[in-house]
Amino acid sequence: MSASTSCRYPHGVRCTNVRMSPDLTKELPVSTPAMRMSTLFLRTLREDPAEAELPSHRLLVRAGYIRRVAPGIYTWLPLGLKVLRNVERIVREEMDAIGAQELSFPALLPREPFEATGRWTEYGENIFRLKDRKGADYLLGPTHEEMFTLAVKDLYGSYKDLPLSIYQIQLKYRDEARPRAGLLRGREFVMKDSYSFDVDDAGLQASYDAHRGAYIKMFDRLGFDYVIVKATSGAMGGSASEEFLATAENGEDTYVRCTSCDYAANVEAVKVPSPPAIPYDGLPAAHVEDTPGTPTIDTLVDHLNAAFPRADRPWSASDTLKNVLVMVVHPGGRREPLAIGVPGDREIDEKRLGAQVEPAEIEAFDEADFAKHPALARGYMGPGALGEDAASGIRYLLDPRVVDGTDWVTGADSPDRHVIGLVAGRDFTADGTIEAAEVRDGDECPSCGQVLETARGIEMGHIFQLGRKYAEALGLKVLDQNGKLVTVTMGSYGVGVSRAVAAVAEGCHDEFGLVWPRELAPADVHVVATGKAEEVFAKAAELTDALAAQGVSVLYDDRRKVSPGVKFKDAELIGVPTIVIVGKGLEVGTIEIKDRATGVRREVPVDQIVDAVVSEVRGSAS
RNA sequence: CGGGCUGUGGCGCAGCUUGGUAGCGCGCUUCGUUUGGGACGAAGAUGUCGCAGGUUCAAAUCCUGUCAGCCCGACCA
Repeated sequence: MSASTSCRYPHGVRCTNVRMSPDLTKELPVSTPAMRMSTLFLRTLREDPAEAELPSHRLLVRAGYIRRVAPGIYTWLPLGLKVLRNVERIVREEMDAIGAQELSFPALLPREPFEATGRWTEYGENIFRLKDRKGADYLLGPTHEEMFTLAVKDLYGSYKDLPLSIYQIQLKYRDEARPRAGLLRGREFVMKDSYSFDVDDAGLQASYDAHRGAYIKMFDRLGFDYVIVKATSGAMGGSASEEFLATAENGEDTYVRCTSCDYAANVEAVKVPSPPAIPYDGLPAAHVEDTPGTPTIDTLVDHLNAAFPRADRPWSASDTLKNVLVMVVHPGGRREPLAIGVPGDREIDEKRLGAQVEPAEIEAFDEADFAKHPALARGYMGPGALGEDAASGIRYLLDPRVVDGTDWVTGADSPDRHVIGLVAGRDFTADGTIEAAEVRDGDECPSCGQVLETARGIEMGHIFQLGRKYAEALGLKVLDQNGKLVTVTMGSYGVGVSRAVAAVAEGCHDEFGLVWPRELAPADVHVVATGKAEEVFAKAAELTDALAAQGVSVLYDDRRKVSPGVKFKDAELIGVPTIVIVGKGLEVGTIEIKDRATGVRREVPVDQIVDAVVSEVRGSAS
């Protein structure tokens, strides 16, 4: 092999790539040819595409970054690809910085490893499955736990090999029931996933902490507002779980944060604090009353206030205990009824409930199910009939607020009758507690007791301690210091890379278009040549070249016969952070620099323009 | 999978109620004028009206079926 190789760039420019020392490489500015609007594969749209609802989706399509190919499947056009690559670069740099090593698994995977972990069936409809010509089953990887685990098993066998963190940035495929919101929930998407491998829990914690640190740096650089919240680990199982959410009104995830301390959690992970038990000496005995036509909480409260008015205050929904039945469907298909008691002023939050019963799923308790349980008086169910030891034999779990000594109005287990003053602990007990009631603004913070507020976000990253689930399923063991086989413990860390492009766009835009953070922008500078004077284009081209020579990436609008208005609109839509306008200022020897985000513009003498732009680009790059 | 809505040129839409040989804006092509905020004029090109049946002398339009897409919900890194 010779010491130099040559390649051809698409423009036909011949370049010689001489091997050089790393130090030498560093000294040379990296010069990228400017993108010219006259030839760039781009078409901006004046009108919003009908398919897009969210600002990020609308703008990415309008500005010519992406095109939809099928539901949840998008083409990256040149500008979009630049941004995607920038996100990848940031992620890669921060992963490399903690010593994680990049590799790349296939997207097309055989069935067997997923069979071993049970996910071929557990993942269900969300897997894209296909067969090869011989009829063998394959899938397009929705995540790669199995592949990472097997790769380590394949190569490593000793505690001396650990710890290890490996990652990939790769396409994932999920056959979502309903793809939506453009890049935010696609069926094909780019994800960075990494896994840490350690011999013991202390090692896992250290790997987790390293990733957490890397994620903080990464998300700081990505340039959107985010919060780190406590989370549940979803279908993967595991503990010590945190999510990085981009704060966004349109986000799909609801989280809470404390208005006083730093507590923040996904609603699914909120632990409702139990108030202290109340002594029930001296509380009046419970009594059953006729409450005709009161199958709902509203009708019950109205009836109570009419028929049994309280002396101190009116009855309210929070005085009642609402009992709700659901059907828990276990992975094997076994159906188990479950009764949940919550204060009557709260609904069951199905996401929270779902997180509690994972990996089982929740189905509605239907007519046929009621028919099988004659002990249940629909609309008038009470603790009397519920519980594993009671008439129905149905497991009964209570909201943590229903502590011993609290008293309730609740169903008396016969039609049109309720019991008043039923005291928890004295008159009834349950089989345990469950976090299933909705979380609301103003709820008590589990950490400091102050007030919680809810907000919405987009899940951008998730880190959690996966533990030994996959290592056990796939037999990943190493020899420890004593020559004994121990099962490796794993951490799992994901970042939605393509989703980040949309999330940033969702957070960084105005009425005119996108406003990219500098590190993600498809170019450092957007040079706009206005007018038709030959000298304007000559000067703009010269400036473009000079900037490129300085390592500044330039998008140069060199289109002739396109009016200045169109060029300005396009520049604002595309959202490169610095816009340089070469035009009528030339007559007095100036060129204009405009900041896309603030709209602030200033005239700079022609002979200082390169330095001014370079310092603009470098200066605000922090 | 439930609920709602929509399929008409590259994009955004009108036309459908009351059947009569398909239209507007943007974009595209050519020529000319214009060039600091999505210019103007003239001349053009581009359509199996989602698909399949049916009714009718005649269907974008009415009927039946079907497919696809979008939105809300369910579900979900």
